[in-house]
Amino acid sequence: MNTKSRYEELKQQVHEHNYRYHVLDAPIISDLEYDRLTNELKAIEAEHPDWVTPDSPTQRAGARPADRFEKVRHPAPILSLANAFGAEDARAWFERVRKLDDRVERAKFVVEPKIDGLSVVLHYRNGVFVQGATRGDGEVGEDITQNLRTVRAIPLKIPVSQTSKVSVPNSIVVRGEAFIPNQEFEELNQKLAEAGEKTYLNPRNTAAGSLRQLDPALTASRPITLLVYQIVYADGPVPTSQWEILDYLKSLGFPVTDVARRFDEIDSAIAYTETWNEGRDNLPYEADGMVIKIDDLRLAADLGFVGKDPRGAIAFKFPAREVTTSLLGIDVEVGRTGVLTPKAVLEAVEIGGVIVRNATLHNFDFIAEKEIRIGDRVLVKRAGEVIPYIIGPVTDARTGREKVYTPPTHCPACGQPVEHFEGEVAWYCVNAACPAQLVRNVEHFVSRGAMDIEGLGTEIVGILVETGLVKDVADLFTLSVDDLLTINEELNKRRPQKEGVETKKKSAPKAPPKRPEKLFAAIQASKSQPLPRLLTALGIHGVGEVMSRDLSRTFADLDALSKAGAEDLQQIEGVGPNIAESIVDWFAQPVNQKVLKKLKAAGVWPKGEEITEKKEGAFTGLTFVVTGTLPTLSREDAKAFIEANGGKVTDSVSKKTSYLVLGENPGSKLDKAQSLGVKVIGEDELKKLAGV
DNA sequence: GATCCTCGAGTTCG
DNA sequence: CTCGAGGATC
Repeated sequence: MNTKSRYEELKQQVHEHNYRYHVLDAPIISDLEYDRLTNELKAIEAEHPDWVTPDSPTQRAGARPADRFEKVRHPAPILSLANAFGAEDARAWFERVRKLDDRVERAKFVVEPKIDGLSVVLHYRNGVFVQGATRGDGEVGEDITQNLRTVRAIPLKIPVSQTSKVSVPNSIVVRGEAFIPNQEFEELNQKLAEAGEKTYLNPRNTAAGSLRQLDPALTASRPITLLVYQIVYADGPVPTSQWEILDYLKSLGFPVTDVARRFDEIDSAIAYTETWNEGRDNLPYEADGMVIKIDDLRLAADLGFVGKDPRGAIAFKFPAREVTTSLLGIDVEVGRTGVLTPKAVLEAVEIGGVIVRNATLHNFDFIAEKEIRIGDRVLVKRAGEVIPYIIGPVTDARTGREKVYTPPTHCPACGQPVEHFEGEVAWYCVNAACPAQLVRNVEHFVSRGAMDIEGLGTEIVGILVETGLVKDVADLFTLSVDDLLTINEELNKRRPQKEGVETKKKSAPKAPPKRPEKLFAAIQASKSQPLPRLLTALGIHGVGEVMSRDLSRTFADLDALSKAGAEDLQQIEGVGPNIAESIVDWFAQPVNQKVLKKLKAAGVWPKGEEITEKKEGAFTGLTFVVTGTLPTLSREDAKAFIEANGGKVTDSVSKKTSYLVLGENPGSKLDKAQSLGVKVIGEDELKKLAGV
């Protein structure tokens, strides 16, 4: 065989293996063999540079950095779609188009995922990839051919397989979505973090940014892939139904989604989109919705446009989980330990069905590290679908008017200078009399995990502190019903009755008169809370729920604990020099000694638990983590159930975790368990394991 | 001395 | 849920 025909053969082989690996995800040769083939190819090309054509697999990377991107006019407008939010909207769309054309009545629908990536337009002439462009404004995009060449999933030559009998138009232009799959994104960020480099915000921005790099070498290093779904232009015959188009594109060797389905009626199509709304985490990429298209493309075209949106398809949007909004300002909150926590004040925005106005910024270093400035557009996500947090600023949206944030030098509540301890991130207000800290302290004292006094929220506690009725947590127990009556008066003062409100249904509702009695009873009842709860409630730095329980096993009451030295304390597992010192310090403070005295006088002085033998059971020696909402057990019940069977419950997944008990709407714990190979079970399996 | 694990603390909205 | 930090472990 002569070199030239060997060269052509090699080119074809490398293309095919590439396609099998990146598009079909089903390689038939090892990476090593693949490398051998490409090396042989490169060797021939080195000897015969004149043979090299742009469709050679070696030409994916290696192009020179560009100065700028040329503008490209698309052969036909690259359209956007009207949105539907929910099934109602989608059905309304169907009704509208059905009235316009009764053929819609019998129409079929194709449902495809709407991937959150970058829309690209790929040009092929005589089967060779000659140009790739961004969508731009839909009319004119940017030429990013060199960057797209580095994307392995894009065939440089079609049809990819020589055995394919499909006819290819001389000129064909297809549209697809370029993106980075979630897992690859995580891995990329992990690698960047390990190398000490800045990590990316999300897959979408990373894919878009990487494809708009002037240096193709950088694009090549990013795990970008794509899925193709539309023929924008062809100078030969192509299918006229969307379903067949997907099939046709696949036969040419393009990567095509395997999530698409065709339905005979709109209701099934909508039902299918909804299953993906719930199961969107199972998609390997970020999707912001599903697209419902009328399968018959001629009918779709006949329906025309509303403004710029074609009537023949609609984007069924999932509720956003990640949005950008403006950072209006940064407030500073004082915690019960005196820690100052910055809080982002955001322009109100809807994320996953709720309006978010605030988000924590964790600490001041976080703001500096992420280079967050006031006035920035910021990317906000709801962690575990609940708590919003800021991922980072969208630096591309900067106008130059953003202000760099300077952390406060004085406590926003009491005005005392703030302090910072060596080796710690947090800044503290160290004023023992800081009113903000007292309020937080009392709130913590009465909270569910501590003394569990119902009816005492932020507002009521604030009133008690401000009116001077409560100067420390022990004062709660000497409050009389009359004292508590003043709360109602204060509340009425603060909430003057609204004027102009219609009052025909009921007379203006007053604060329920029962409140003082109820509160009084709740406070009295809490006096008999066991020692671990009281200990937790005191809020000693480093002593929480778990530590309190462990301490209560050794020390009979607060007297015993207050007499313990640092040495004694360190005998307890989990107590080291720092926590021991923190406990000794707390008991040494005159303010706290006074509180203890008052508590004792009020009869709040529980004795430690009897030292109970650790229960033996089916779960002895096993560690469990619970995530999400379980079908019947509450989080507390599940914990009690596991402990009753001799098992241990912790909050974070690690290698030592025996089982992750999975409920509805799990968070990142599931990902972690999977990556560590921790066994995942449901509530029913948990019960089965216990032998119930 | 480095790494892993666990605990504590603060957190949003309805 | 996320992050920081103390403690345990190798």
